[in-house]
Amino acid sequence: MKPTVHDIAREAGVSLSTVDRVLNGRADVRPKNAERVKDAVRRLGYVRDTNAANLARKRRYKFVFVLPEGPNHFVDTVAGAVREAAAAQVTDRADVEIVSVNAADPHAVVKRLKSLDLGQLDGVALMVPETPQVRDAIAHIKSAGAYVVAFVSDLPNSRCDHFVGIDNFSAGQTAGALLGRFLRKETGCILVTSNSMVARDSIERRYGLDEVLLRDFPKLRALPTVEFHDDPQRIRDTLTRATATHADLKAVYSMGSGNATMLEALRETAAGLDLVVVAHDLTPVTRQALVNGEVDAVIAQNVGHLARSALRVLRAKCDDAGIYESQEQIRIEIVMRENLY
Amino acid sequence: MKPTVHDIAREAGVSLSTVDRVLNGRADVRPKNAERVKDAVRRLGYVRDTNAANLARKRRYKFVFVLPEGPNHFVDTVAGAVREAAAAQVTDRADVEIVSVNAADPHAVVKRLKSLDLGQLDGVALMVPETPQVRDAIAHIKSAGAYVVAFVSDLPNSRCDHFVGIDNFSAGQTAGALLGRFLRKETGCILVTSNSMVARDSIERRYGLDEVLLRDFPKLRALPTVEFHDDPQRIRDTLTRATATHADLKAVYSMGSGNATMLEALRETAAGLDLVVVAHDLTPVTRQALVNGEVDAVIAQNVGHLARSALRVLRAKCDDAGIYESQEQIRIEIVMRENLY
DNA sequence: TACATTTTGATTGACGTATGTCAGTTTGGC
DNA sequence: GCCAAACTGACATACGTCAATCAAAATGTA
Repeated sequence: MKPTVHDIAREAGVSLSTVDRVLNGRADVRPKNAERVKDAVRRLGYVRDTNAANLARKRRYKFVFVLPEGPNHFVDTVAGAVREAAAAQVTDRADVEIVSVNAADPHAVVKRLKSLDLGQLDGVALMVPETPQVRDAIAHIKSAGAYVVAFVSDLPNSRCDHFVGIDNFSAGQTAGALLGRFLRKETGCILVTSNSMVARDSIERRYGLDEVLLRDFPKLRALPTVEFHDDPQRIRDTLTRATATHADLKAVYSMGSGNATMLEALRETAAGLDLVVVAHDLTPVTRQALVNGEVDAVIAQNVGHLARSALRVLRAKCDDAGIYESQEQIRIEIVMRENLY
Repeated sequence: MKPTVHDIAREAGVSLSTVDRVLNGRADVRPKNAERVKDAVRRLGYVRDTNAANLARKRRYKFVFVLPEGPNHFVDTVAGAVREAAAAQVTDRADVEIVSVNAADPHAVVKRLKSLDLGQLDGVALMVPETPQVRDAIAHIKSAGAYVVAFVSDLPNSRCDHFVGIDNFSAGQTAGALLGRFLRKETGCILVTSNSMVARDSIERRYGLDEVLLRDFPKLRALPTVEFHDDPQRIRDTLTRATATHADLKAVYSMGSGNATMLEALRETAAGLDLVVVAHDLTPVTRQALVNGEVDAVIAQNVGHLARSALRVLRAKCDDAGIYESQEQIRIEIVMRENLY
């Protein structure tokens, strides 16, 4: 039988009230008694029954996910995963709200963050670029007693409680290693595309790519990153030029967001070229491309895992419970047609 | 506010007792009233608070994991993951016991299964080969009211409640696809090793491999599977012979269990050969081999996920709750040095 | 109609914890 | 040694559900 507060009280020779005061960090307990209670807890190996505690407190957790708005396949799949994870949690006393913000506009982001009802907010998961204003807003939320986790994109300079996401440098390395192995013994160059390099994610991936190519696959050369800012024509032109200029073009690495545009351009301009294609993020678009054989491999993160992990971490923080690191480690997944799920 | 049984009683115009009787499927409720209760549940969107319910019935779940005994790196990592997942669950009213059996001896397995105290057992996760005797034992456990999930290895002919693990055919396909892409444009043959082909897992992986190679990579030829039954000399001989006989040997595919032996032999006999090596199962051995560059990729399943998934599924069955398929889907992971975790 | 049977409702006490009240006991300062 | 302040304990109520009891009501049967 697991010990209860009653057992602790008996063991420590104090009353239930005192045990309660110690356990919940309330005032008015003499240090000596507090010590005896803590001792008893340790001796009996007491762990608070969080479920019973939540029941007694009528506690419900309120969490908010702040996601970028606007049409984006990857964000859509993330949002879907969050909704699903949230649905699974309503039985478990947690209410989750998703708010969309124009992530490109720091002012709008901050405005939305400020408008959150901090009074009854337990935690926030933030998927927005880091700016000084955002950093301040996070500090403000935290000072109100809510927990903040960086979600998908890290916010290294803000004092978040946790980061739920992958290491994009390693992701870039993984892409590099895949390309290198897929092009074993071949010499040539790799076209690298991104919708925008302002996102730190893309920059980190690029670094990872370069590092691995330079070190392990010197026969491969990655061209400068082409940013196409949602402009289909731009990527089409670039591809056409690249195939013309670089006779030894062997592969394309699409660093995420804008895969659809990139693939379309690829279909039009490089149909017969037998290029190795590696892309980021598993979305309906890349999924289809994998099935069609247009993409050889996708570097992905499990969006369901992302969402659930963020929720688990926020809860653990609220309950002041420990985190199981190994469970919260988000994997850099390599998805090919054969292990597509 | 979430509705409670009280709300249901009021809405349905019956007493709490009646609601309780309906909710818990007890007898003595007139169909008409049962209907009214169910209607009210539907209208108010009531979902039972499992935690409060478990609290009230002092319920603790008792689960047993049956794992193969004997020295095996993969089973060790699985056992470790189960222990860790179990530790996380003690707070959550579940007790988990791990029992080891000599999986190769059906008689011993059955004997151990029969010795389980079915009276206070809620569920079993079984990682053993399927035999007619095992099938009967499973039926017996199920008839006692406990749930059974096949763990890691499927038991397709036993009427288990669930299978927690990967599709080994797809895993073999994935290996084939990796090998094919790593050996793009090359012609040659692949050495396939397994500790033993009696395990259905290896057979399925082999089928998957062959299918992909035949269809997508006809220039690659997989040699007949070499089984080495824990005999280091055997694999060493085979490798030596293979390198001598097949000048075009390009790759090795180790289908799991016995990676250490295989790698050692590889180190001794094929040091300078620049072979592509793909292995199964992430263990200390393969992990080290990835870091060393001796293995190019490992096909893995996340053992932590396996363990937690099995526990979640068993609980869901006990609570008669739904399963979130997407969460329980075990991924076929591709691990390289760069995305090693 | 009388009686047996089946359903129903009201009530109560758990489960492990939280929280509040209030009277009672220590303690520390002087 | 006194008094206020700091601490403590006993008790009650609650959270949402389960399980049991018993009386009351509805229904079926003869």
